Amino acid sequence: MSLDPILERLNAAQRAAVTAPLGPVLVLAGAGSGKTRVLTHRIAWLIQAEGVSPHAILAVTFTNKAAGEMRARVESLLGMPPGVLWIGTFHGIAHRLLRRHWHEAGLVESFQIIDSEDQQRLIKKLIKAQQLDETRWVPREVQWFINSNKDEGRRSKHLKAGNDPIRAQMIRLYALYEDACARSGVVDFGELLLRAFEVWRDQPALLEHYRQRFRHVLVDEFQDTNTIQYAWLKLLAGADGCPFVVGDDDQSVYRFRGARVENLQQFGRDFPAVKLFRLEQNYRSTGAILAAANGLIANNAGRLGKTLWTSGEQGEPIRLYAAFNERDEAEFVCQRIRDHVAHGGLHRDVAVLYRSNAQSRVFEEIFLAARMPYRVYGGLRFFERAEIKDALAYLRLIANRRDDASFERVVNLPTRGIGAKSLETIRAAARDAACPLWAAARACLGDALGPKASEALRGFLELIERLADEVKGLALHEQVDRMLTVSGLIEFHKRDKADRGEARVENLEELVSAARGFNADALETDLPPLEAFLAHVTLESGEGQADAWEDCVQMMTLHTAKGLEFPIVFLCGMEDGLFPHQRSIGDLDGLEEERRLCYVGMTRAMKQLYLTYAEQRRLHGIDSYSQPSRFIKEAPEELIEEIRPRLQVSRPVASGRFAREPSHEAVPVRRALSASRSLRSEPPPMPGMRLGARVRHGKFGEGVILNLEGSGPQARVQVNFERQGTKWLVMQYANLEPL
DNA sequence: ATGATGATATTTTTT
DNA sequence: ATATCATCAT
Repeated sequence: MSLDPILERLNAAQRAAVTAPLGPVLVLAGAGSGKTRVLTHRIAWLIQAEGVSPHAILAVTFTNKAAGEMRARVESLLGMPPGVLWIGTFHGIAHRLLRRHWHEAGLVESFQIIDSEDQQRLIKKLIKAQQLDETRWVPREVQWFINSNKDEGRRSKHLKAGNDPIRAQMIRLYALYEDACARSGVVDFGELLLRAFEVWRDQPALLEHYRQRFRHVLVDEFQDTNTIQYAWLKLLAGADGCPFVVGDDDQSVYRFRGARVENLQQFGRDFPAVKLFRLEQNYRSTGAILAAANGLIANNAGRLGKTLWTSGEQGEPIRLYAAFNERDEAEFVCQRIRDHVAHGGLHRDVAVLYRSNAQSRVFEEIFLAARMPYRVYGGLRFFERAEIKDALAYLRLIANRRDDASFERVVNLPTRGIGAKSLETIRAAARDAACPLWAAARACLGDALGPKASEALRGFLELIERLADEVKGLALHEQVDRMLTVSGLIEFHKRDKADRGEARVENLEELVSAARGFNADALETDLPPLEAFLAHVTLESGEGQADAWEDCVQMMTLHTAKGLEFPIVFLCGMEDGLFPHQRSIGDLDGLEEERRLCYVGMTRAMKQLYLTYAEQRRLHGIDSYSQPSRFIKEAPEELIEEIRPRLQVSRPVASGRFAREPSHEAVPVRRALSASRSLRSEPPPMPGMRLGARVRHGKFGEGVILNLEGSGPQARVQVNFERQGTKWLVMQYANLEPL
């Protein structure tokens, strides 16, 4: 058999990793170095050269998209569908295991998965039921407490409160939440992982079976694994498995959701026989872009060490644009994209990247006005829309009468006269009897509830029963369709005034299509189609793949951009406080993560990279002034070319780069004459009194100048004092001392 | 049961 | 500025 097709397109380092002898392997793969390629080729190599059965291979990713891509690439490499080979997300695979071994895992056979919104609702309910003050016990925080403990493999019974009453209450809520989930037969995302881990840990025979079966585990984006995912992998690999993990410590940007870069080092300790490979040749970016990214990331301590290089061209310098404000920033980007398109480029070559979603707004406004086609990634996904979740709640209730969250969601939707008071009665009854709401509701009929409420409730219960009965044996999409009509959901939204209602009806119809296109076999379980569909829908909340191929400017957060590449990248909002984000600045780990995020952003660019920042930005309704991001200064100065010649005035930092001669690049007339420019070219009222400068006040202490008005001694100045907050002062009397 | 009012918070996100 | 959410009045 010829192995050429597998190896011929690999460089030496990639080839070494792909053909590594069986055993633990760690591949440190820099951005754009062919990480996924190595992973997929390794799979092909195992099958074709090592004679490993596809049956024995498990490939794990974090997102459905990555899993899909990997499957497609393996298929094209092998020239056939990889068949029994398991490729999936951590959650998807855990789910599959739990479906097979629901009994051993201590679950009910028909367990359903809830997403984080459902989870939060449930927690909120628990807090209310405990009569706790919601301002002190914030559902989001309790949710975070529960999830992060699950991520670390800790159940409520493992936690000690010590002398901390707040913690004690948290633990209590965690325990209550566990009970509630068990009673409702639902499982959250973290639970999938934790259960899958526990079922192996506690059932040696089962574990042994899977160890024998999956001798070859491959993991993508290993730096994003959390504690429980890693523990699960370690269990599976055992002492003599062959885990093959690929990751990049410099691209670890999910610490906030439990990812632990340390797992990379830990891997080496846990598998002493590990073979380490580094992929440092980058095939994506120009020399200048790589050098800038390398220079930046070199500021992080404790890296595993890796320097990207390219044999390609140095390319154009990185361009830096200092905008007056966020509109100017967006207009600049817009203009540059126009130029690109005017020269025959495509809109979709261009990505506008930013730190936080809110920043997309201004760009959207400007692009809209300029008739520039764009697409914003992120935001609500299909299956997360309220009307879809309502419909799913009906389906869940049909599938599982014990699902309290779904019961609450739709018992009075469309409104049928079951108000808060009736619901409270039902809840109380459920609490007393320790039974699901459904059963409690039955018991309350005509007894605890008045005749009117009873009638309404009976209507609801019968509706569900009737639906469940009627829908049996129908094709999945007919079940969905029937439910939508009989429940009155469609009618309900049709009555809603035009705009929103119409879109919702369309979405509901889209749900029917989704059901029609759903292939239940994919899960490889004997689950009835409806249950399989519900599980699928929660686990894959639906990428907005619709118009992905239209020729649009791509807009997304830096996090979303990870794993993607674009010929032209604009990294926008490069301001201290925005990026790095204010909340990360104080803390070294946080700052380093922001830096990695910047590194990720820069290395998305293939040909051209722009960095932009706004000196003035309207944020949360107030204007604020900021320093250019420290990350700008961390990239080698000689690689960066400033686009706009700066005036001496509004330059917050007098560092070498910002003080140097204006570049010779033409300044658009419109911009040179813009109003904000002329306002800003007023001379500072006093030496050292400029925007962003630090000053000391006799009474208020130290602060930063936010705004200047007028000139001479009558000038007024706005200062943000560290202690006293923001104040307007008259220069003449303020006696400010420049620092 | 719907709509007005006011308080509050506002990184990043997958599953 | 704005979005979300709770509470209250209608």
